[in-house]
Amino acid sequence: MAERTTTRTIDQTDTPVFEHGSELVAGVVEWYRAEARDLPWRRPDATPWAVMVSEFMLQQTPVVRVLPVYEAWLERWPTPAALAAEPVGEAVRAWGRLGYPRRAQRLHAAATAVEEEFDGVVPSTYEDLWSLPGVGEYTAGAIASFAYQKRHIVLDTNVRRVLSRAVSGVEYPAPATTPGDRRIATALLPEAAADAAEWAAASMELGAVVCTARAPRCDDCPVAELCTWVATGKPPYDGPPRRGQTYEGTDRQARGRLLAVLRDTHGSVPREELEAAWTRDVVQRERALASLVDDGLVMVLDGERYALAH
DNA sequence: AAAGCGTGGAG
DNA sequence: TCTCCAAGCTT
Repeated sequence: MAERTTTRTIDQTDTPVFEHGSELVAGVVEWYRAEARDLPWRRPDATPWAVMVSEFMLQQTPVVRVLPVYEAWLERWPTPAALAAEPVGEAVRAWGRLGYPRRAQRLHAAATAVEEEFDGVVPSTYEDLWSLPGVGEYTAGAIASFAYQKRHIVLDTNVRRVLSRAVSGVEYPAPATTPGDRRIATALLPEAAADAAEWAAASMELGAVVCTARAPRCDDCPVAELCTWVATGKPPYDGPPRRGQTYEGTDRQARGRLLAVLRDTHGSVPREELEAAWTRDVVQRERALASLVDDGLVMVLDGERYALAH
């Protein structure tokens, strides 16, 4: 019985995605064991809930800004149940200036779901995790991997950039995860779950501190000799222009200003106080305020006063 | 599936 | 100064 041919699917070939795959993984992991930053969510005493909190906070926000908020958060809400027991507005307030306050709202909703659907225990499977509000492909893999040592590809912007350069020889990855990213990550994934989990952390760390977007420190890279991008002379990015996010004068900025007023005040705020927070465009202010209410971040108490939702 | 969603620091 | 971008998710 030719088992080899019967188990092979039509798009598989004998050509590996990357000749130096195992060396790449080994080199990055070895470097990680020596150089990893000591981050609180990586310590042995970090609970799955702590890992989950860190992952929510780290979605689009740098480590240094997350650290103090993370510590205060876990001190106040050491379990999902503790957070679920409080109004969403308290989560939004404690979120402070991390940005994208819907993440606080979704973390609260996720805590509630953990409490109600998973007996208060942060689920350990990829599928259950992905079912939680605010948990997508990346975060599900990250929590499964870091909190439970499961074997999953973990594709964040760091890992995608590392793979883009090392494997594909391209300076920047696509704006979002592609099937090609998944194929490469899957091919590189170590067989043993514990090894896969360590590789996930290590490849993220390399992207975060060495293989950075702006000024990669290739001289300090443990796998520069294996890197396709380096080997081909670091060709500059040659794709479609990547849209930069504007911020000044946007609805997002207006929402931010309005929410900051509510965050910094306990209880409710009179409408005039919100109006004073954004005077440059009345139409925009009203649209922003309405969207905050619509999103469930803000509550209208009577037509005159506003508060963080609960 | 492209666009919306905060904020602050680094180069 | 100004541009880029940082452990994405949702609709």
